[in-house]
Amino acid sequence: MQTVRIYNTITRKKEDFIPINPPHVGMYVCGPTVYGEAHLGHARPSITFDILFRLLNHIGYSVRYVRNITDVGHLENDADDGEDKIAKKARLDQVEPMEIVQQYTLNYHECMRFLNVLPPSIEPRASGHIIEQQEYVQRILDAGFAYESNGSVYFDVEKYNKSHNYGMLSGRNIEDMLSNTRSLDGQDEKHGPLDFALWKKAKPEHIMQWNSKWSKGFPGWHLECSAMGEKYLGKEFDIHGGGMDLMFPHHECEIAQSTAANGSSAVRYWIHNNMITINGQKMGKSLGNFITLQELFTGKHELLQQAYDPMTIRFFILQAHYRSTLDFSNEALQSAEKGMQRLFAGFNTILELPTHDTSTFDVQNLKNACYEALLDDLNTPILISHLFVALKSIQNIAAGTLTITEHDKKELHSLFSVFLCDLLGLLPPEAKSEEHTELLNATISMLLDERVEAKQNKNFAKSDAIRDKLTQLGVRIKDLKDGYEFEIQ
RNA sequence: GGCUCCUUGGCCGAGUGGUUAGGCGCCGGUCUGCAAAACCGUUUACGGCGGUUCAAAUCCGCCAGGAGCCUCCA
Repeated sequence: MQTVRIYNTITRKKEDFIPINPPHVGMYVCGPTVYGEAHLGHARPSITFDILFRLLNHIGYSVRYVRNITDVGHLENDADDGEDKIAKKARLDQVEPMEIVQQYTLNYHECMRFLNVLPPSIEPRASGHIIEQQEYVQRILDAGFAYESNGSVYFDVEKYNKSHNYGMLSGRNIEDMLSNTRSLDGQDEKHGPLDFALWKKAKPEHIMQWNSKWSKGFPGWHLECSAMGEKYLGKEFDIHGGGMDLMFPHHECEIAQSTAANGSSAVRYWIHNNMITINGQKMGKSLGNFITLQELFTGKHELLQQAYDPMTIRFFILQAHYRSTLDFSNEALQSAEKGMQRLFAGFNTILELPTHDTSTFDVQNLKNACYEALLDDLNTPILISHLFVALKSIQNIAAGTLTITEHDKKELHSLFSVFLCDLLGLLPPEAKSEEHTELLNATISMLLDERVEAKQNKNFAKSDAIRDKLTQLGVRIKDLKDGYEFEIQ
């Protein structure tokens, strides 16, 4: 089996990926909090870990991929009177919290399907695992790393840090953090300012609350991932992923929780994708500078010059390495759109290439380079650059300056199919013609036949009028040596 | 303020010591009645200053600018 090298946040190095129980791989990725529409930022981790999921399966692993839906809103702020985000949205819209959850879960799923993100093996919800989370809290209490205070249960960070290292993932140390904590209201329940809630007592008016031995309340912010990760992947599993913004405190707390409960930090490889920025600034819900995926698909947003196909978004994201920030702009998206179209056009011409007895084009070498790129910490931009170089060769073969054997031709076609479609998960532009009736195609052909005739009669006024009108209507005309092709946009 | 990270040509974006990354754009060409599309070719680079080295975009130091996290966030 080929070896994947992956950057592990916890060691800050690229490491060979060695699973605990090959060929099985357990992978947990933090999914969305469903209290708003999926935006461009959500597409990044989904696509990044979709690539990893596809790659690991492709090279022979059997991956159980767990991606949660957070449907118990975390509190909007740390103070006692903080409101649950989902509950707040429900109150504003005057609906049940679960209606909010349902609406945005469906929206997220739909966007993921458009982006050709494979569904995970298991998609657990926090609200469906309250019991598991309560049991997890109890285990941390039993281990002595948590305390009950006024119906809530908190994790004792300072005590934990005496025997373990709180901050090992994010590279912080507790003294720095203690000297930097801001004083917030409603912290008197906590013994220390860094302590975080495992179970939180709810006020009577709080909509989402469950019975527990401590109080009627709801689980703490970081608990669901620890509880659900363990339930479906075991006490120790291979990969945990998510956005970089979750590194602290979310993932740090997860490590502390599982170490307190089980004595081990649960996760072998921590993988974090970087942010998508807009004008150099993080795109985020709380900053209000985000563009939803639906808006991108339809072009309905003041910053968008046009609608973008989901595959364009996917290609755009894959043209940057997942650990780099990626800056949004219309120009970048349009350049991605055009490049991807050329790549697929090249893919289509492979089958039509003339063959020879010998190849002057090294398919095997290309294949190795493609694998090398992807296996080296998911370097999709390098992989794509190899495909573009291959595209040039395809065109040279078509032009006769390079030759290829029948066997290599098939190899080349399968290479494009594997890397472009199966691994990068890009789908060819849809055959739009199916959406249109034959009648429409026949009608356009008739007009274009008219135009050919007009051109032959040197009636250019008429031929240009037909061309301009059809172009205006969204028919892209390609004049060929003998005849024409057209495409309905 | 603390921790982490970034600064590459018109734009996007790879690259960790020595060989053209790649895409888009621009420009030139082929094709065309003219265009468009397509194809061919071409161009500009490593924030600043110093150091290590035969050799640095790549390592080290300082400076400047920017970002993320430190409150929920992908």
